[in-house]
Amino acid sequence: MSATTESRPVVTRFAPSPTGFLHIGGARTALFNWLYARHHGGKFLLRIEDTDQARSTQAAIDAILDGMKWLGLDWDGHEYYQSQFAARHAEVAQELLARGQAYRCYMTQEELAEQRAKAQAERRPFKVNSVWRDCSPDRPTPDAPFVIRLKAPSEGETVIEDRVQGRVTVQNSEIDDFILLRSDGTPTYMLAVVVDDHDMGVTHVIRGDDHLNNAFRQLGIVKAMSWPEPIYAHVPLIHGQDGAKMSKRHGATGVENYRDELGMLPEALSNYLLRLGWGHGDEEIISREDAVKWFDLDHVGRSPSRFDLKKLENLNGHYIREASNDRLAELVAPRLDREITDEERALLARAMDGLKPRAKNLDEIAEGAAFLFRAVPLDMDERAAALLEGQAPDLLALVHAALAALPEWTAEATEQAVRGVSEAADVKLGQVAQPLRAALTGRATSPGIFDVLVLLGREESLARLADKMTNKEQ
RNA sequence: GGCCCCUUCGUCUAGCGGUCCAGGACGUCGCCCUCUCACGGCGAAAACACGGGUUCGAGUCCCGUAGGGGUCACCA
Repeated sequence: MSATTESRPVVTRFAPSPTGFLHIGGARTALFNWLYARHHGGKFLLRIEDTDQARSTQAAIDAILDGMKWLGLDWDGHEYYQSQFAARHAEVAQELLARGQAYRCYMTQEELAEQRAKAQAERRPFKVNSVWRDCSPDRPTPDAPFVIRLKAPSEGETVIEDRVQGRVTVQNSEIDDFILLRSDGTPTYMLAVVVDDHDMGVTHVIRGDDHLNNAFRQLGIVKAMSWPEPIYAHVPLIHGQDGAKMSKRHGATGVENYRDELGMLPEALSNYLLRLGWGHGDEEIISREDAVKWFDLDHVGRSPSRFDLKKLENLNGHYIREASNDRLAELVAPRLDREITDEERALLARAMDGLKPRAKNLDEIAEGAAFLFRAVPLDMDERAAALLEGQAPDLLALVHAALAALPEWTAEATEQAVRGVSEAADVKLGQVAQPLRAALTGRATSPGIFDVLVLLGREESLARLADKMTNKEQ
């Protein structure tokens, strides 16, 4: 444990490579980093690892920034772009060379392939063995391309006191002389992260545990440069339902999928991600404020957890019920099958109290709200059509008459009228209410029917009713 | 395959040697509420991977086995 790092103010970072959208797993490590920094009153930095120019795209960068903003993960200062520090990375490689901690390696691809094949033939793990590592300084250097490799210690062991994984020890003989600077002079990821983390003053490296093995290599650079060691925390990855690392075949893997296709609220995804692999007693619904107050690395579990859409949906339903009607109307409007006017949007907001408790995502709200924006004659789904068979049209005629005679159009008044009809006809309320629901909404389920009546208004309600009832005049 | 890590209800987890015949949540199944579907309320079934130790005592500590995962590039 490095005392020097421990005593510095906390600086964490999220360092995604912009080769795609913001991955759900990335979002969680970003959240953990953000939470840790905020909890300790430190800084949370964002660094785009775009050194792989061929695979990095501006669209991906935008998607990542967008996703983080959506989740409310604000970073301190401007975002850093790793590609801009290439010169500095090369400089450090030179410094390592000067310190005798690295060496120029002129091995060719062929020689490398040869070693690799030999290792495979002898059924032993491959580890590069360069003649250039310990050659005398006066050995003639070929006029050929070379890479700079770290002169990794070959004896002893390296220990990392990981804040999540605990003490992890690896024999130095397992760590090879990996490349720092490629033959074209560009830095490898291994060099770049270490240099950037150091230069940015990062104290805590919180990332996916797929990087745990890399940490030992990276620590080699840190030590060779005599820099303070960062505190590592490798959090387990998120797995799919089958227990394997979350990937495309598991369906939605980008946070934008959850926002756009699945209609999730950011606070729901955030709450879910937080509880995935971390817990605080029996708390399930955790506000951002409490999350900042309670988050710690000690309670991050060490085993990978499986993604459970059902639980996310449940959480989403909870947050939908808590969200304001205006906000929901705003979010649902674009999901309707046609554009709506401002007036209709106000109607949508008014209907929200009845819609909210019936939905687990924004599309379900849109589906439930669809009846508000349809016109006579309404299309009936199968179950609604069934409700309009038999005596239903006759009962609806009675309902129509009772409602038309009403002096005021309120939920209480309409309820009284409809109950009156059911009593007069000596049938249960449901016998009347269900056909009424079908006639009014075209569906067999909807918000409370008297609320629907009020939402639609007298004129529209009566018109929809008239369309489905027995016409006594004929 | 080498190395590293992991293992409590189907899933996410609480548990940091005795208060655990293991608690909460999602999901599932009942019941209640009820104009439908939800919401809400009440209740049920459901787990310490296995085997050895250590200890007066182990879900909690150690070792092994099995299973799972991660990683082994001039990608990040």
